[in-house]
Amino acid sequence: MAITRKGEVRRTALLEAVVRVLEREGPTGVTHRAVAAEAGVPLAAATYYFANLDDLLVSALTLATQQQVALIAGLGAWDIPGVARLLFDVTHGNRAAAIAQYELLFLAMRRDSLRPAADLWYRTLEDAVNQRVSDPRAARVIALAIDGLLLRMLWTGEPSTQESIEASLRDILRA
Amino acid sequence: MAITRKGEVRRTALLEAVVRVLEREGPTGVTHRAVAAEAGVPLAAATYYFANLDDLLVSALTLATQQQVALIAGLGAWDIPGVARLLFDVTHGNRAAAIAQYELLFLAMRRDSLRPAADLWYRTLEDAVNQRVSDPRAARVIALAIDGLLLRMLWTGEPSTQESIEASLRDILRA
DNA sequence: AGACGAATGGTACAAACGTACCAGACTTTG
DNA sequence: CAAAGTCTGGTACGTTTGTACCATTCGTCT
Repeated sequence: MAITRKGEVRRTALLEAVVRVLEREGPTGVTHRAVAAEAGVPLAAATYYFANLDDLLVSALTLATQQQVALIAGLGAWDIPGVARLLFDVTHGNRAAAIAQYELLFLAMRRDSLRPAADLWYRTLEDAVNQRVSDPRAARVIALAIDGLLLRMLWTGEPSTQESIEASLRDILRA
Repeated sequence: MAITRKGEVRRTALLEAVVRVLEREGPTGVTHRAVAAEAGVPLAAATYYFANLDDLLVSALTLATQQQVALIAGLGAWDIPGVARLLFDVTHGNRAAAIAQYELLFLAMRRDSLRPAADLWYRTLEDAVNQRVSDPRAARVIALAIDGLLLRMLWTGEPSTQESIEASLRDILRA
């Protein structure tokens, strides 16, 4: 955590609250008041640390992306069971949070200032695959398919078991 | 078009206005007033035809999905140049609309009543690929990768030319 | 033609919103 | 320890929101 100046604690508490509100209420539920209440701080704190709502959302995405990237980068064994477990955890154990992450990423489509965060996410995924697959073009396709699989799992819930995820991954890797 | 009872015209005008507002303002911009103004009808019409905002959004997704599905199903030649042109049109010629579609689809993640619409979208894409690829497991992977590619193009803008899209598709199909 | 339900559009209102302000309490710096 | 800065939290204001209401007009049946 390093030497957090006092205010930094509140600042990140607010950013993490954004994701939780997003989980619960969706994009339209993210208001100064809702986020402040979720973080357990007075309304004025939300306006003090972030110039406006946009700033709050942009900062939340930046933080959330970094956390997600760290999660992927920190995954030691990039093998099929390991990835399957990660995917399972993300889409089933923590589904709402994963949806919130993607909703934040969608914000990036509208704002050029968020483009770097989106790029970082994609590059991380591709680099991770590249670590295991020699052919870079094949790695790119695999990364695309895994991303598609992740979304599909969020949408339809399928595949729903760790075993079937592994089967899907094996299908993808046969390229 | 069929025999549209008078009110049906306004109803669908409102639903199409939802997508346009979504394009312009994002999810938080979709209000009764904004949609009514976009459709050129008085505010009361929006509350008359749709019980509440949720109903309006849900109905808009259902209509938009059907349109998108018809677009894909109506694509005659399911070959690489044809798909590349479709992808190019969707992500570059009509980027805002495509983003709006996905934003609506994200709503489906939160509402069980929208699950059928999301399922329909996926099944359509898979069926279309199945038409050309014999192995169903391979077809599924290809559909996932194409979906991932579509999203990636919306996010990062790459690949940006019709030729590079074709190249990506060839990479995907080499499975 | 008359009747009756559907559709229209103007208006009203309480609630929630983004944002601004400010007096007081802490922290840091010299 | 005093001064300068940062942080706190309560309050206020003008706007916009979802939704309700209602008198009127239109379309469709008997």
